[in-house]
Amino acid sequence: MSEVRLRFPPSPTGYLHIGGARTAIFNWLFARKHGGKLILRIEDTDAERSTKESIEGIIDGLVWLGIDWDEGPYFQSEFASEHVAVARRLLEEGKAYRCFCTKEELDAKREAALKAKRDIKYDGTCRNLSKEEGDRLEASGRPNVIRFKVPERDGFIGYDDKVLGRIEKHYSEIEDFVIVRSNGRPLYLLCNVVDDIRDRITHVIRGQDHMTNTIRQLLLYEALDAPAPVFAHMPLTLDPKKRKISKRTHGEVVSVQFYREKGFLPWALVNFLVLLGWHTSDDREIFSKEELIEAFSLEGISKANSVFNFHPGDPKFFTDPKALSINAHYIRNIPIEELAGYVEKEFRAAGLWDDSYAGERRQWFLSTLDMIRTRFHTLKDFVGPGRAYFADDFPFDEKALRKNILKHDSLKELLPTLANELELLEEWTLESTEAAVRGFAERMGVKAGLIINGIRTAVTGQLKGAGIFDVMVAIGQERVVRRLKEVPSLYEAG
RNA sequence: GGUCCCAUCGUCUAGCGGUCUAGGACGUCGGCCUCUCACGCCGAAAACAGGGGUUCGAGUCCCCUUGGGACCGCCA
Repeated sequence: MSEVRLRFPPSPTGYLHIGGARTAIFNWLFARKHGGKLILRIEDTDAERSTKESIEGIIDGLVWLGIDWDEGPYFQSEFASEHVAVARRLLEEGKAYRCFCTKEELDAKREAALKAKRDIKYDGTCRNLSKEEGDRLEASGRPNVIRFKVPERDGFIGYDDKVLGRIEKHYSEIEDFVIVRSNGRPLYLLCNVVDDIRDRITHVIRGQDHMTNTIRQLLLYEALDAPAPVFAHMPLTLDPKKRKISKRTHGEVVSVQFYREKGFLPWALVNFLVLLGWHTSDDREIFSKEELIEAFSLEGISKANSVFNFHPGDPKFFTDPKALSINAHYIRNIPIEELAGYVEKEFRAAGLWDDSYAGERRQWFLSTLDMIRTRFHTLKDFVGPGRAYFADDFPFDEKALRKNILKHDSLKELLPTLANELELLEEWTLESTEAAVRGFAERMGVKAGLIINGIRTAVTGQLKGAGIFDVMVAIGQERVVRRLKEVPSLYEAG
């Protein structure tokens, strides 16, 4: 049994978007599952639209996601001469022919066909041009493209799609497609097949938008006397209005980078993306890398397109709620040391990092992260709602300020008074702080909740958070006292 | 318009002829917990597009209709 070999062939015309990432993930999983190889091949044949930034962006995105490859990146443009040679061979063998029809003629015919409600198919005008006639036209300087000569056969050509099942098409319905431009540059259809043959690709996993290409490429494999790979066409990812997702119409919310910037854990994104159009027959939805590779199979890919359920402008869910929920799941469940690594990057970027978090205050740092992570959804929350644990200049949530502090005039004096008492505490523990706070509330004749919520907001700026005594211990006596003493200034500002 | 693909809760999906009064997850709503929120736990509302067949029996097989999508480039 020969080696399993797959490829991910992005065209570098933009950033890596979630559709492309999903394709990469599926190919990667299949390769890993079967001990095969994944080849990264940049399809930059269309030089005008390919950019260096895009290539870097794609590679950067794959690396971030943790999708590793075994060969490449290869660049399709480097094999241009091979593509040309193959086209020439096809021409010489009579499997392709020169077509001198002009673009204008073809456009006119296409329009006419559309009007007459006929299939928009090349009519084969140049198919039977004699060699002499062709040479004469070429010598006269008429530009020409090269078209593949679809065999004149009855019946169907087809293949067994690993997702869709048997797919067939009648030979007579396939047009003589162009394989080389008039400027001599071969087109995708040909290059792709030539490269796949050279790279010994055994399995092609790609989007269903390539289905019509597959039939034509099958013809190419046959003409080149090469075995065709196994094909599996994945369902497409649609937007909530059921339109195909594209960089152009959907912008950043469909780019992989966007999720990095929004505080996603790379594996959480992978886990979410793989669930879009694939499943196991048990109810599992959370997979470690090893579990996912083990569980993955082509049979689990659905036939139907799936909707990426994001709603632009939604204040609560900036992307698919399920993606957010999976990210939150990982944030509160991965080993705390691993999480600390991600948070460190965020802190460094936000200017919140302190070297002691890796040194003498490591334990405090880890336990504090562990305490606050259960109510966080993205890495950004650690520098946002979690800021008060790591910096003195933290913002106050407006609603929290109103509800927990400003609404109660009494707190203006109560909290500073409490601060004076707390300052004298010789021990700063869960027990001592709780006793002090509850004792104080009792003596003052107010409900403990009033004081507790006031402390929460004064000390963290937040409406919600962990148990207040855990919070107080985490933030520390000195800072808690100071923040409580500053409460009166909050009334002035408001 | 032509060709092709698809069709279960709002979304992702389980279901491969009887165990389906259709299961799970996310989201939504209610409850428990409680100093708040979250986590966790418990519970609720929520779907087989429609019509014909086949069969003792259909969400599951076939056909039609409807709906959605892709492709129809000298882009990839």
